[in-house]
Amino acid sequence: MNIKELAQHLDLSIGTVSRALNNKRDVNEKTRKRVLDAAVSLGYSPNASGRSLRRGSTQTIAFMMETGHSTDRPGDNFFMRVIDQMQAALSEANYDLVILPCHSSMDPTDFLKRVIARGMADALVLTATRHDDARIKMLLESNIPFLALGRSKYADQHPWIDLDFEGFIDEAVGMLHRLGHTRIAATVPPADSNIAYVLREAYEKTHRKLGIPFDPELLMTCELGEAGGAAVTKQILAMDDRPSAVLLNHEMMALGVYAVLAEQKLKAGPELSVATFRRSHHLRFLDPAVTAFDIDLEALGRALSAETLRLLKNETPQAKMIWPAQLHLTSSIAAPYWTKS
Amino acid sequence: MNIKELAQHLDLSIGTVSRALNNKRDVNEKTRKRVLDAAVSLGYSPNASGRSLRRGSTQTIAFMMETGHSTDRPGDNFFMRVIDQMQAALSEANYDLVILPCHSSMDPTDFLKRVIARGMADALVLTATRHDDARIKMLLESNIPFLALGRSKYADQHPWIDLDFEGFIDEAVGMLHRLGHTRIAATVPPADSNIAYVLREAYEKTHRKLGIPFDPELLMTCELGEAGGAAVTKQILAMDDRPSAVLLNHEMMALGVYAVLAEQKLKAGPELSVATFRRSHHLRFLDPAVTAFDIDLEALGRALSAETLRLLKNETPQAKMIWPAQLHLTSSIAAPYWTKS
DNA sequence: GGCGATTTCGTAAACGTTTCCGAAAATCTT
DNA sequence: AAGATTTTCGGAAACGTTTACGAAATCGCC
Repeated sequence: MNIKELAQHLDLSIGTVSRALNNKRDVNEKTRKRVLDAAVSLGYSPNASGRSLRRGSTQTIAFMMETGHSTDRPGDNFFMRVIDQMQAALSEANYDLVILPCHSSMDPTDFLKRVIARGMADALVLTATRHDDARIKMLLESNIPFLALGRSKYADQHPWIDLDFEGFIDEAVGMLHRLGHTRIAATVPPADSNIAYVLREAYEKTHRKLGIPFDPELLMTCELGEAGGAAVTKQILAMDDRPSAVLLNHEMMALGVYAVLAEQKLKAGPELSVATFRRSHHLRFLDPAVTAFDIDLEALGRALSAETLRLLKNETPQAKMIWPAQLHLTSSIAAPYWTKS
Repeated sequence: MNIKELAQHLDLSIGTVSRALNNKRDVNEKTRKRVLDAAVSLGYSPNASGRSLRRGSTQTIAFMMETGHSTDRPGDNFFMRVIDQMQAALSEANYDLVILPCHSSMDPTDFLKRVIARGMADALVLTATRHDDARIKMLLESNIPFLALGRSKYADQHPWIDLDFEGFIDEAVGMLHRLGHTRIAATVPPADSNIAYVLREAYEKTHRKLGIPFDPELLMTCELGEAGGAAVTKQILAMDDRPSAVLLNHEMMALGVYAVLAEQKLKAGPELSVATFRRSHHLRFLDPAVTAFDIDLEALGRALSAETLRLLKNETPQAKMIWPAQLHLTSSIAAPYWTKS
């Protein structure tokens, strides 16, 4: 069923049918209704290739996702929650959202180059940004609109939305400092992700601001998930001058932390204050509930799609937005045990 | 950069350039080399819309993924591991893999209808099949090739690959039975998924086969993830005639099970034997290690892509394949405590 | 060197749309 | 009622490819 058949069925020219479907004004309202009715009853949808060839745009947004080991992160899938809302919002604006998985064996920059050359999308959404991100460097020289979920060293040159890691570190360290903590560990993801960069910067800056001695040993690189949390906790408990608090950049680490503490008959709180970045309902059975920062992922998805649509309309200024996180304080943070004695 | 510019740059006709790029035979090898070299050096990739309009095929496989609450499952993302390998394999065959997210607010069948009408892909891969799956019913009446990751009541009419839930139930129940267990609980996911259907069938069949009394109360519907595991364990521990073993259909439940057992100063083993379907390295810090079935997700991804390519070549017969799972036995399964007394 | 067979290339049509342009029909104006 | 305006529609070109077809060039053979 193409537009030609539809036109023949209606005894109209294909030009008129097309204008009727696209809400152009030089078509009689009665015939427009006839056309629209026939289109739905015959299940007609314009062929994507034909349309985009003629229009020069695909009405498609591509969400690039690097798969492979880095994706094998435990926890509810962060991206899926975001994508869910993006798809809903974009489809209302008559855009399609497609996720393009990029296998770890191929160069992400080449992958994107091909996507652009083939004209597969009108705009791109990037994730898992590095501090020095070759993809972004390349995209800045192309002229396809793109939006990054995450910053980079080129952050002032492109639109982005990023989570408030600074706020997390700042608020958590500030609160712990007021409670009397002086040695606060913080986990940092491995590799060259921009998140690691931001966390390090924020950690050092906050310490300087509050006048807490900065010990680089307390910035502990560790993998995500329960296993990472378990490993880092064992490491902490074995330290000579052991920290009295730990900040987790990934929520599922809390499971590992609590598990290792339980082995030692310990609980989060005075023995070791624990806070994690993103609150997740998968942690709701932990006792005590863990101090965490709430992030509205659904709203984030909507913001991303709204910004993408703005980008396509060439509206300025471009977003450079820190997405807020809200603190939920619990007894997993407490004054260090020695103050109680 | 389109084929016209490329042809002008080479002082050739676009027809010759196209034939050179597509490995047609009536083109001189020297000019073919010239063309290919120029294409890579100028970064030319044929426009997807133009090509698929002319060819009538998009060289694209669509992987449909329903997002929303059901996707908000904890654990490493099952699909991402599979997709990772699919993308790698398909790209070698010069196919693109795109993931189409479908928001929970829209009807999946209508969503697919539109995808087909617009000609967005040459073949579809379905996931999260229901027993009575309206999408499959519709697709059977269309003529687009599709492959289901999961069975349905229409399983004999379409190609599918599914995990070996029957083997899981059969082996686990069999082994527990030999150890002396007579009341074995098994979790079943909520909603109308075909997995729930298969698990129930297998559970009942195995019990009948072994002559163990079948108690429907032991088929416990519960949500995925740690929380589901915690809830079901509390439920089990509170039962009058409490089961001595529990089979988990989702690996991350084990975390909740172990956590609740630890609260009662219990461990998996004699007090409650625990086995879970899919082994995950996110569970590797559990003590004792949990009995689980290993599934090679990477190979599964490759099998899915291979089968999809077969489908496109119209090769028969179509796959109807139970994907094997391999048992890893640990001390989380033991003879029930009363036999030790 | 001439003729047929083969190799190599250019031309043009086609895929399904959208959109520009002009013609026909309807409506309005005086 | 006739001219001017507006509304409504059909025709045709264009988007970037691929491919069928035929023409030109090269080759082989006597």
